[in-house]
Amino acid sequence: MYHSSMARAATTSDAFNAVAEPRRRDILNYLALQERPVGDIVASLGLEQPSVSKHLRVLKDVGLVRARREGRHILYGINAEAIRPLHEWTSTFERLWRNQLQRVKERAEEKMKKV
Amino acid sequence: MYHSSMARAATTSDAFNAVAEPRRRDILNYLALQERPVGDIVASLGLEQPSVSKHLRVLKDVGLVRARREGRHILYGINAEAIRPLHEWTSTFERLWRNQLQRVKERAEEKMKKV
DNA sequence: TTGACATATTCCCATATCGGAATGTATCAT
DNA sequence: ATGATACATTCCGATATGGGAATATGTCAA
Repeated sequence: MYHSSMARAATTSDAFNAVAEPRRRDILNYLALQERPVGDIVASLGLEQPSVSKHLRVLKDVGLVRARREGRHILYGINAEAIRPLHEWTSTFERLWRNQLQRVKERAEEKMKKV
Repeated sequence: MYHSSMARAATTSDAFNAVAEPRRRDILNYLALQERPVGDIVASLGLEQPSVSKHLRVLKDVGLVRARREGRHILYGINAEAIRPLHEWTSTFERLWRNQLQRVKERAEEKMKKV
């Protein structure tokens, strides 16, 4: 890149950015059930067709979905492997929220004793 | 909102958007170890102070971090609870990548038998 | 070939974004 | 009060974004 400043990491750069968009999460949720043609997504989510195509393009570029042609239709399906990095990153904080919940629980039990 | 089109969901809208920015993930990773003042983050991650303050602002607005004043310092710590929704959303796909891996494994074993 | 259908791409616009620079604000020590 | 320290905020510019509308591409059927 030749530019001294960048506005924001491109949405196409990685899975984290791709799933930041709610509609794209909706699409992934929908595709999680089953492989589907674009038209089904359009109908089910009530979005414009070009909008869906553009979101699918982003998801495909970061590897979150795979596409294959089937006659006149193009079937999109999830590539779940690409979601793992997100899962694993969030997992590194699991210990923390368990501790925090544990502390809340302990404090509650302390109060019960005092009563 | 009065506008017919929006460019993109605001970064401050939810945790998904907040963690889409790599530097904010860096900050969260750093704070996961221990509560820290802003200056430590600046020094450790090699970012400009205003930049760090702005990222912290975003993280605080979506509840990913908590701040408390300690003399001249402001200590920032993680609020791990706010990461759970991300973890849980990614978990809904766990079954899928396990299946996909299983299929890969099975295919590999098939090939071994044929040799 | 000519449509009809399914999907992708392009163009335009309003707006959100980040970084840098400058400035504001709060707290403590003297 | 003054200055030093630690952060936060504001303003700016370059750029990325998503939606809408229009258009292009690709596939099948007659």
